[in-house]
Amino acid sequence: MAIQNKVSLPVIKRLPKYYRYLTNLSAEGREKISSSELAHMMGTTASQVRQDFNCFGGFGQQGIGYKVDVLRGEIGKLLFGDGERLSTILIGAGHLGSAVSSFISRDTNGYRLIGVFDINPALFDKEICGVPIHPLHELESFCAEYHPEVAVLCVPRQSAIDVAGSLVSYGIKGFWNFSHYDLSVEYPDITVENVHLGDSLMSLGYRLRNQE
Amino acid sequence: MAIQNKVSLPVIKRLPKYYRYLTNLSAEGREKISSSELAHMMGTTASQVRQDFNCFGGFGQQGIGYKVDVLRGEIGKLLFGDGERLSTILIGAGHLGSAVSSFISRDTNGYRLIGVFDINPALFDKEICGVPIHPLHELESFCAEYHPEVAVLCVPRQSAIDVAGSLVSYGIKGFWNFSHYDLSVEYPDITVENVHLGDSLMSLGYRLRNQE
DNA sequence: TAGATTGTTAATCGATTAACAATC
DNA sequence: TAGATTGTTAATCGATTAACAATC
Repeated sequence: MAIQNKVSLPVIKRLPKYYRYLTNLSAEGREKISSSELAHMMGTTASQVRQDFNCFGGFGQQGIGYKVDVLRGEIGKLLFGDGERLSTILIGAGHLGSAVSSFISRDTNGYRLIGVFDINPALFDKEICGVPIHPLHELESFCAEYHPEVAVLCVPRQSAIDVAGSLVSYGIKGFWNFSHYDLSVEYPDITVENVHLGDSLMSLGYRLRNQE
Repeated sequence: MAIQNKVSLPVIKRLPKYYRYLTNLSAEGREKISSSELAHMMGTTASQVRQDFNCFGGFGQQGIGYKVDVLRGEIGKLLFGDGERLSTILIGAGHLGSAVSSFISRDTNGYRLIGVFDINPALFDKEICGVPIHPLHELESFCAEYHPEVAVLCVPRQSAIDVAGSLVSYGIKGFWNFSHYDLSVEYPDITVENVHLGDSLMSLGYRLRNQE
């Protein structure tokens, strides 16, 4: 459907939150919900809820509201497609990488961790989330064999620069990027989701220091 | 200055990125830079750069450009105030908490980690970033004695719900929140910075599955 | 039918971009 | 002075909110 091409990033970023709330409601046995109640719970407006859902077509019933399970199912299809997981490699098995690996492996997020890479020889016989840690120099042959779709970068900026170009040439389609390397400037055609923890902390600091 | 009250969240979120790029430029010995060159490096527009800086007053020289060190200094003052660090506690010393603790402790982010809390007795004699891990039930007396300003939540949703209200009553002013608990709905007056890693992964998945 | 609530269009708001006068 | 580039105002764009007709 070409419909989805028009969906704006703010809407896309809200989908997981809708999905979470609907999952909670479903677990509580709730069958129906109105846009205004859902909005109130989530701290947004009924208008926005309806506008968001209508990017994808009508998920509700006029006069009635939304069926929790139907709505959750529809958003689930948007987020997870047919349920096929995205095969994913993790670059960098330090503290952050190992914390992040559990999100990649969590079966509710739509990813499958198939390889972990690091340069630290002390890690080579260990594993993370049941996946063995390989030396970084095996990356090329690994990608040639398994064709991972997504790479998660938990390495410093310089290592990210070194490895990102290779990964793109190996056919990686998306990055979950924790490094400070600005991938999207160099590779505008690749889908990148940045999580810059230091930046996030600093902007919190600004708000705390400069409030009222 | 009341000026800063008007600064919008999108601008605030960009400040750390400006600061990083200016730090890099400064390290390379670069003395001056124009809005258009900085914008090009960062993947934004010269208009936005100038508009952003002018929220805070003129940091540049007409006809010349911006002095890298001056600009970096001004943005640093915005982000870090007088340099006094924000005293911070970490709730949850699991994988994520321990990864995140290094960002809190990193001396360039403007925070000082003064306490870590967990419910797991196996952790009680250990420490994180040089800070001992306390049992969660000591939280109240600790806050009464040390008055931390910021709390970092690296616990599951339910634990976050349990602990957030207490922390607010103990005088916490800001949260760096990794849990799925939506603090800002319950405590609208508290400054919250959310990092929802699962949501971030899911929205990346949407974009990968629905592109073109 | 009357009440409720969606789907959808219109109005508003805010953020980004463009333009240009000021000035180094 | 001429060229460059900021500071700042105006125009555009896009996202949010409000309004209301459709309909259950």
